[in-house]
Amino acid sequence: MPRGVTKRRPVTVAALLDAALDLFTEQGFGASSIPEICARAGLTKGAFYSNFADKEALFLALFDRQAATRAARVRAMLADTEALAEAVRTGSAPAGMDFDETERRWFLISMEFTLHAIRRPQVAALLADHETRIRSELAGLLTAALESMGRVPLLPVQDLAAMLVAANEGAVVQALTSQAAGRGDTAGPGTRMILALLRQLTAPVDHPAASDPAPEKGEP
Amino acid sequence: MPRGVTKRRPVTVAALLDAALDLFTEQGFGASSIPEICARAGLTKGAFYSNFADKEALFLALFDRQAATRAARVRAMLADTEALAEAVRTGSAPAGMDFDETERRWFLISMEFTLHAIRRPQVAALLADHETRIRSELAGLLTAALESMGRVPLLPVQDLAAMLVAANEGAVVQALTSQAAGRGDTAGPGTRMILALLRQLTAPVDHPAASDPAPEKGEP
DNA sequence: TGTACATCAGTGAACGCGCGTTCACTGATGTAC
DNA sequence: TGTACATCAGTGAACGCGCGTTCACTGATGTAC
Repeated sequence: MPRGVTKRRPVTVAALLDAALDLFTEQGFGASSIPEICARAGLTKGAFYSNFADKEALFLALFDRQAATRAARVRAMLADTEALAEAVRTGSAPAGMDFDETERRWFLISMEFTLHAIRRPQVAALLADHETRIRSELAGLLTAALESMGRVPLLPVQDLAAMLVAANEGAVVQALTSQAAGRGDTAGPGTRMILALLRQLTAPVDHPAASDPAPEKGEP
Repeated sequence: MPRGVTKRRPVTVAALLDAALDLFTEQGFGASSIPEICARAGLTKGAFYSNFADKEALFLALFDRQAATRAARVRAMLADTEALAEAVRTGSAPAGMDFDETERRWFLISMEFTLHAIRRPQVAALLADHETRIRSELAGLLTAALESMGRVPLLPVQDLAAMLVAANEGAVVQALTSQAAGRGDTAGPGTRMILALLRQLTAPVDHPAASDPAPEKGEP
C-alpha cells in the first residue's frame, strides 16, 4: 500500500524551528522573513511551504516545542524540594533558576508570542490553556515543596504561584532591559526578590491556627 | 530673519502618532507599514518622512508621549493616599487603577517597546532610564502613601515598588490573554492580588521592627 | 491692515527591491517481491 | 539481500505586489514693510 512516510521530515522541521528560534530571538518575529529563516536553516523556501502554511504556523510549532522544554526545566527545579528549601533559607538561587541564555531566549519567545496571541483570539485560547495548565501544575508542585519545607502559604496557592510567576517575569524583563542597555552591573532584584516574596507570603507551620488538614513531614 | 517656524507641524505629528497608536495596538509594530500609518492619519508618505527618519523614530516619539500620559495617571492615583488606604482596607480598586482601554493600550505599546528595546542597546538605555525614574518616583509616592496609612514596608521600598509593578504587569498580561481568548469571565487575580500583596508586604506601624513578623488582623 | 515675497511642510509620482506564494520538476526515501 | 517501482520531500525559477525611500513641485505659513 502506498503509505510512504519519511524520517526526513522531522529533521527539516527541526532545522526550520532552530533557525526561527535564532532569528526570532535576535530580531523578533515581525522582522524575520521566511526566506531568511530558510537561508539560515540551509533550505529553500519550498521546504518551508512543504511543512508550514505560513510564518504564524511556524511560530505556533516553535512555541509548543519551547514551552515543553521550559516546562520540563521548571518541573525539575521544583521537584528538588531540598535545594529549594535551602535556597529560601540562604537566599541564593537554586540550580535551574539562574538567568542564563536559555532563560533569556525563552522569555523573548514567550513575550513575543503573548503579544501575538493577544491579537488572535484563536492563538490566545491556546496560550490561555497552556498557562492554566502550567499554573495549576506549579501550584501543585509549590504545595508539595512548601510542605516538605515545613511552611504554609499565607494566601491561596494559586495566587502565590501567580505572584511568583509575575515576579519572575518582571525580574527577567528588567534584567533583559538593563543588560541590553549595557548595565549588567545593576543586578536588580531578580532571584533575591522572588525568594523574599516566597518568605513573606508563607509562614513556618508552627502554630496550627488553620482549619485545613495538618501537613505531614516527608518520610524515607 | 528667515526663521520660519510653523504651527502646522505639531498637528501633523500628532495625527501620525494617533494613527500609529491605533495601528500598533491593533496589529503590532512589525505588522504596521508606513504607508498604512499615513493613510490612517489622512496624510501622504512624504508627510511621514518630513517628520521622522523611519518607523523606529516614530515609535520612540510615540512611546515618549504615551509614557508621559501614563506617568501622570499613576501619579494621580498614588497621590490620593486616602482612596488608596481605603482600597487596601476594603480590597476594592481605587479610581485610576481599573483595567480600561487606556490601560490596555498602554500595556500593548510598552510591552512591544520593551521587546524592541531589548534588541537595540541605544533604545534600551532610554527605556532603562525611564524605568529607573518611574521606579524611584513610585518608591517615593509609595512611602508617603504608606506613611499616611500608618503602615511600614517589610522590605526595601524599592523592592516593594518593583514587586507591585511586576504584579500589576503580570495581572494585566493575564487579563489581556484571557480576554483575547474570550474568557473575560475568568476575572483572575488582578487588583485583588496586588492589594493582597500590599497588605502582606507591609505591616501596621504599631510594633518596632521585629525580624520575623506575624500576620496581623483588623485595624482602628 | 494689506500686499509682495521667502521659506516651509506636505504632495504624489516614480523607483528598485525583497517579500510571500506557486509549481513543474527531481533526487531521496520507502515498498514489494 | 537486490532490484524495480511508487511516492514523497525539497529544489529553484517565476510571478505580482506592496514596501521603503526619494524628489521635483506646489500650496500653506510666516515675514517685511
